[in-house]
Amino acid sequence: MPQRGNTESVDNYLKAIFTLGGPEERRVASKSLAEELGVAPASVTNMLQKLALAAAPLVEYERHRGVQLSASGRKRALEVLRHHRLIETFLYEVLDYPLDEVHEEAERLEHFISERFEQRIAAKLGNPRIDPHGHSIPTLEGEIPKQRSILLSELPTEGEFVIDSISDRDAQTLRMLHACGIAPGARLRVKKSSAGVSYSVRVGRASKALNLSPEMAREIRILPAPM
Amino acid sequence: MPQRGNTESVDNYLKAIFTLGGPEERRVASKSLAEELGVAPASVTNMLQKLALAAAPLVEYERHRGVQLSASGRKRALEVLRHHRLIETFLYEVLDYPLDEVHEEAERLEHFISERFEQRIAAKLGNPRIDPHGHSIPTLEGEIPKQRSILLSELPTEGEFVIDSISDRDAQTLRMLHACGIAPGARLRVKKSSAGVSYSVRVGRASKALNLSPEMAREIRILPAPM
DNA sequence: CCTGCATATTAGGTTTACCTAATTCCTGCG
DNA sequence: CGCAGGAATTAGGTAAACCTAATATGCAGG
Repeated sequence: MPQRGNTESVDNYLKAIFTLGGPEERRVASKSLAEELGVAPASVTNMLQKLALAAAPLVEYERHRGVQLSASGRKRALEVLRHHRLIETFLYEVLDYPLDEVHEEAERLEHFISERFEQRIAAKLGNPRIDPHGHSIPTLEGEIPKQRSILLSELPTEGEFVIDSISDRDAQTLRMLHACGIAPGARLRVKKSSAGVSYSVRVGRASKALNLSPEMAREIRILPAPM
Repeated sequence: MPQRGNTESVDNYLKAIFTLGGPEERRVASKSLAEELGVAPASVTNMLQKLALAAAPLVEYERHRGVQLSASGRKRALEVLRHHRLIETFLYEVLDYPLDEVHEEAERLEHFISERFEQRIAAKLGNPRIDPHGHSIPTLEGEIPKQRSILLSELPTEGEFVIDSISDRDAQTLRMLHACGIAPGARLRVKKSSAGVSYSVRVGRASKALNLSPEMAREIRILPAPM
């Protein structure tokens, strides 16, 4: 029974719409929401109708044309995202969790902590802006800096980069990346390999390059290396 | 969606049966459960039937004769109680919560933390045995020392005592007691006052005695003062 | 011993968030 | 332009955990 009258389920829909909509906040299709949330498409339609018809609608929804967050929906999505990322940071920094376990715990707890809890862990951590995966933490006011980084998988040119962030979705992947030294802040020298589908990357001042599959490359965001 | 297949609701029933059954684990009536949980008696009957008829029953239940926890029900109740008290301790010690706010937050979070979270906060706190209200924290194995303390309201003789614990039920009461210096470990000199219904207590080496209502006295557990 | 009352249980209904199956909508291709 | 196929929606159903109202139980006192 999450705070603010939203159920856990509603919060998850809002978060999914926010992340799938991307920075441009484009409309999101039912089908992709269904996949993201692991529910049947019919369940999505139902929920969206409910959210759109509420007294203070959290989404804008038109049949057959997808959904978008309303201002208040967006606000709530960012609150939940803030919770998520603060909790991840807290688990990592204060409770010494391994990095690949923070996501699952945060995914559960984000719905149930109070304002006070949020405020206290933020204070304890010195109001961090970035979580341990390299993701920006929305402010209390619901602001989040625009993404500047690009997916490694959408690399326009070969060259030298710095890792901005890594996805926290999959613990397995996270362990692999960790084992390769791939973490936010690490320097990368990237070439497209043979068939042009996978990547040859040299991490930091490592002597040998390693090969990254396109799937892996989709989990990594990079920025041009400074200087 | 709490761990171990139990729902939040089930955990709350188990906890309530445990606390209402007292140390002797006597059978608990539906009505008192209904009051404790704030639900209708009919809801209690339903739930108890469900719990008793499960493949691995969490309670022993006979129509019209109340319930008792089964071995596994008791085990789960103690796990939840351990969560609750560890979380309270953690909020108080690590996150600097005011004492009167820890209960409410713990009441929610106790259902959602993982084994790992439990283990990490316990380690961080040095595996405490006692929470900030003076209550014993069940061990990982599901053991809890037998209560030796008595309710101040059931005081057999006047005299000198040490406060064992105070109830965490009501934040308001907790603030009052705190303001009077009534906290676990404090020394008390107790007399029954005038009509024999309320209590005159002198806290520590305070010069003036204060008057405690019978309601207040029911929130305080005491032990004979050493020496 | 039997009745009255509190307690407990049954019956039937609600809400939330799912599901499957059936139907409708839209769009892009031939 | 018309229709095939995928996407979306509707229809109808389930499981939890509640509720209220109606009924049954059992015990305590007259």
